[in-house]
Amino acid sequence: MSQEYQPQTLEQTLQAEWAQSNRFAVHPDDSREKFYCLAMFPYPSGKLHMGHVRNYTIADVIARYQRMLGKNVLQPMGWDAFGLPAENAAIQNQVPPAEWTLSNIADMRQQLARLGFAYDWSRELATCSPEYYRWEQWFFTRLMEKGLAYKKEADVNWCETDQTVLANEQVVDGKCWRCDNPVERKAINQWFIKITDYAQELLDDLDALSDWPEQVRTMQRNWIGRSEGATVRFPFDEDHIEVYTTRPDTLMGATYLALAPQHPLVQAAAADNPELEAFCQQIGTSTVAEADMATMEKLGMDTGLRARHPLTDEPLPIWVANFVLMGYGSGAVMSVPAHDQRDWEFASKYGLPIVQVVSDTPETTADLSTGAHLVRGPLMQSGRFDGLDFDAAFDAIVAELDTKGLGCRSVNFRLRDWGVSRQRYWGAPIPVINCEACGAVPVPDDQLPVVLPTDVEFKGVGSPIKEMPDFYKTACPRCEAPATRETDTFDTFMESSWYYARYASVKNSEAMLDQEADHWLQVDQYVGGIEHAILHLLYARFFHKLMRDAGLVASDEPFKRLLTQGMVLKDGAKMSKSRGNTVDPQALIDRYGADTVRLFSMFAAPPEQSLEWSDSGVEGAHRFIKRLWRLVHDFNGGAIELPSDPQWTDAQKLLRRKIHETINKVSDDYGRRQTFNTAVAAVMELCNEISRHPTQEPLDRAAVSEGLHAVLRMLWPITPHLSESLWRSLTGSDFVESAWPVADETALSREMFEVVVQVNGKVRGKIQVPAAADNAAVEALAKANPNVQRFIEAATIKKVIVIPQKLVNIVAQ
RNA sequence: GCGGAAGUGGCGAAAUUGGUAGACGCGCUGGAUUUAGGUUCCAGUGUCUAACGACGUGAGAGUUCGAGUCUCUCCUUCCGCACCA
Repeated sequence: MSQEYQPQTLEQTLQAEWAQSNRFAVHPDDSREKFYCLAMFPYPSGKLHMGHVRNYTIADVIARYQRMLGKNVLQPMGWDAFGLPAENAAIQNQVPPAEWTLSNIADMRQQLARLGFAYDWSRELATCSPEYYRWEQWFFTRLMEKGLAYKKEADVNWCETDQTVLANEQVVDGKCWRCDNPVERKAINQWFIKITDYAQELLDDLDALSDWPEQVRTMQRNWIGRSEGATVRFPFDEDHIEVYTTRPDTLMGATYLALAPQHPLVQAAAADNPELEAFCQQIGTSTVAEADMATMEKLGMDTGLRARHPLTDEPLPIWVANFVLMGYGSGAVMSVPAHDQRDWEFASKYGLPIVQVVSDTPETTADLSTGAHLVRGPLMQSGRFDGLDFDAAFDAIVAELDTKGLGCRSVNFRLRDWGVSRQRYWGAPIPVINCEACGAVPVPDDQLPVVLPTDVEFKGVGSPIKEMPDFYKTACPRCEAPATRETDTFDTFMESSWYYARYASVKNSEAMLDQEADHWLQVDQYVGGIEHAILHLLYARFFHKLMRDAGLVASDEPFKRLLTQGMVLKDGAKMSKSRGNTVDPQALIDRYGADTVRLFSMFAAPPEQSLEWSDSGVEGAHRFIKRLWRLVHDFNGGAIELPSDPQWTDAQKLLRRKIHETINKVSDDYGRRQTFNTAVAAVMELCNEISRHPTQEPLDRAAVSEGLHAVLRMLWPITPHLSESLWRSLTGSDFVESAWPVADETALSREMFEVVVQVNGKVRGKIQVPAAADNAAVEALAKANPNVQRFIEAATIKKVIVIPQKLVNIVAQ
């Protein structure tokens, strides 16, 4: 019989067995605890890369560990199949996006299967299939009915190269996140979803996500960007100008207003002021692409208009300024140059008045010649508000504004509504029909899905369906007059915002979700890249709440526990095609087998840290597998009968203690700590001890056998093929999955402990101490140690610290 | 600028609650096996020292019997946000 380790045949034989028996397909089962383990689904770009391998191995290890604990584990897989690369490929290779995508999916599905992941393939979904996106379209029409989806003309980030609108989140440093070209502004009619209605809840619920990395929660908090302040209305003609401020206490120090160049009032004034119009043009276009906007020179111009101070009625000049953003607050700022650095710089440059209204102690004059005075302190030069501290001044001034109808306390968010329209072809069509008489009409349920034509030809970068009358010419569902379909498609973040729920009800053609969704949800463990910390995870959380409020799910949050895995690096840089430092996982699988690739990915670094690629590290992982292979085959298994009351020798006791200590450590590493690298290290250590142990006497064989059983079980989540194959060799029977080893308390108990003896904090000896010894006895043993005596005999002992079963420190002088 | 994380041998890393720093692996050195290369096995491997021992976790201080771990100051790197009113 061949004892050589041949991963290719071994792994593929087992994978075929798993597939044939539907080993990892699951159904709701109330007799067992459920566990939903999910890795972020891939975009089908064509080939798996090492980042995928790491991501899916981490999730698979967790899923398999939970299976061994006896839980009913759902681990599905699918495809985030809409998106730009398919269109680019279509233009380049003259292949329709659908064809290109489906062929990539077929390739990648095979690669994933070859890695032996324990997926329930019967729940596979692809977001580009009408069976999937029809429910997204259906749900969108519900949002329209509720007023949560609305259309407005808005300035958008327009990428000329990709001919599309980008979400704020897709603009990086003023450039397109995909092609890196500068983003322009363009006004266009688009659909938005009111994520701002949920801003407070999205913020509040972060506190409850205690099993999410703090880093991700912080990033989301900053993104939502809640601040508390006041809305203040400055009378202007018969109307007023609204500003938002976090410092209403400094209202009496406001000496002018600064407006964004896009502010309607500025636009109106510019209409009959060519100089102002030219200035707005200049600053309106120059800002967008600048990466170092914070350090950019503050530019402004007096509009000539005058507002009035809401409390004093004094006239205040209205300026237009390049640092005021139309997209935040109301696009207008009350400027308090004495107490805001930016306002101070602006006022100093243009000679606007600077009035101090806050001091450290009452009536102290601050030096305002070099910068603003940024403290929160008692007011001065503020009339009857003088002497009030920040909170009291805040309250009093807001109350005063309120009685005059010129302001109120208010909360502001940085978060904007989610623009979901894309002028792209390869996406889910927005289910709306535009009728001249009825306006934007949702496509009725019985006409869903609006199917995206897939037999298309790409002539340029624009969407082919915009030139397909067969697609867009239709009749209004309400008045039956000729009407036009929307030819825009959804942002692909829409699809990835609810796919985790659809896996539970994937076969249901009558409803978006059914009761099985609530059986599996929440996702108990979500695994994915940190690059999705804000966008995907925030949208998915938002969508979950929308689905909850539509009665589709019961939970408030989609993902209970989140693990964000680190990047895969080579030569200190992220693996990427452009850097040319990629490693092809398929080549590694062909050479070493899936188990080696899986083992290396888990062993090289903790999952949240970046992983430095090392070819010799892969060799090391492979070496360990081969060593274990030989260890099991050389042991030559067979039935081992244990006497009812085995009399273990000290060496056997030592080995058995190591076995059971390792079981405890690995359980903790897999479950609580999720540090798979230390779990592997512990198993390796145990294997080293097992291989050093004799195998002649029956009890030796019993102890070694016990160790090998434990090792194969503990490794199953990481190297399942190896474990199942060796299990058969060792036991002659099939691997029993739901049998995570449990440490034997009696094997863990010990009569003697090694205790370290320090003198003045330096290790001077090690002593064997009976477990039952009291502190005095331990101290006596420590002092009796010959080497310890050398260091204490000439000194006076001032103090002795005894940490039972661990350490003695003798403080001597 | 603000926020977050990190800094430990030649390398990836470990040290989980303030208690033996460097587990495990890679690499390297020596030896055995082999016709040879590879594989495999054994021994060694933080620095200085002949040795006893001393020193050693980015730098400096502090708390403590005892600090990689806690506190303060500083340096460096990575990540995120960035004119947010």
